[in-house]
Amino acid sequence: MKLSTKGRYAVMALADIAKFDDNNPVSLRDISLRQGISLLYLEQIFSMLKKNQIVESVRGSNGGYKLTKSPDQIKISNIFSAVQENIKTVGCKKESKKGCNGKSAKCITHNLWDELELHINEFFNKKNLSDLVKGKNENRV
Amino acid sequence: MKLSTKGRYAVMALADIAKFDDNNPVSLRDISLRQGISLLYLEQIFSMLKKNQIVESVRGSNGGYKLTKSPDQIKISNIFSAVQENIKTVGCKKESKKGCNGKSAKCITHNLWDELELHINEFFNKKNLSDLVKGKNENRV
DNA sequence: TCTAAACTTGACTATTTTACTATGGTATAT
DNA sequence: ATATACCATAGTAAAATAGTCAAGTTTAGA
Ligand code: FES
Ligand code: FES
Repeated sequence: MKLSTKGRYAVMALADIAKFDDNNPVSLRDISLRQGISLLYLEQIFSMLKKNQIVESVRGSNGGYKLTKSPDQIKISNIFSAVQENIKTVGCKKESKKGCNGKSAKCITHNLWDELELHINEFFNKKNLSDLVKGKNENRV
Repeated sequence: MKLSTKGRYAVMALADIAKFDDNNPVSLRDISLRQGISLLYLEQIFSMLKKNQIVESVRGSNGGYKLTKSPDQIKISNIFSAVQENIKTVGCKKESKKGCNGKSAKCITHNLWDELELHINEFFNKKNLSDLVKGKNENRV
């Protein structure tokens, strides 16, 4: 069970904007250099973030991206759902009545994984971007 | 971010033993049939569970596996560490001083992912096998 | 004693997912 | 003009997952 780079980079990049934004758009090139993330990969991620109104873009020279809301209004769960970093703990289709083994009932562990998913989502709902920027101390990049 | 079958099956199989065990060993064949898990895959998983003293084996005809402890003493975290279903949320090496981007300091999101890992482990430490078996009602397999 | 059930081990492989890269654009400040 | 930066789609190498295969050993019971 691991977090993929897509979600990790998305949060990292947005935290970077939140930190360096002085109301000017921040270019992906700068984020790429500061955070050490591939520029082309960032473009892909930001296309999703834009589609989901997490950021807005400014095209052309001196352009870049800005947050659409203040950092404390952007929850990790919003970011993750935008880039489709979704957590899946159950083995079955949620909507289906069938279990993960193809049988007609949900398996013996189904409820446990469901609770786990809830537990994790709780964390993502409670954390937002400003939680990351507040703690900007010397020990971080 | 998803839970892999290895961990899911391990818990499912052990819950099966906890449920059907009347002090006789339970064969992998039976578990395979009841839970719809590949027998060969189960063998692989149980080899790890045995090495870590979660189960003990009885060889030969009418053999199978038994839990080494009572279900309420077997935590999900014990099972997961046995089958190496480990959760990894950070992008960097925990022990290293370097960040996930190869830079000399931990990245801006590092603490967040670390907290997440703690939060998830808390869940696995608090749940045990008996939590699964207690709730054996008609709606489950 | 024979045999079938069941555990044991290690190597091997197909599939899927992840983590990008490549290409070829369009828009705009200077 | 032109450099900078966003935009979009397709492709691909590497890693992880989810198994399978082969060749055993052990032991209960007929
Ligand atoms: S996880 Fe939902 S039925 Fe097994
Ligand atoms: S996750 Fe640890 S440094 Fe980025």
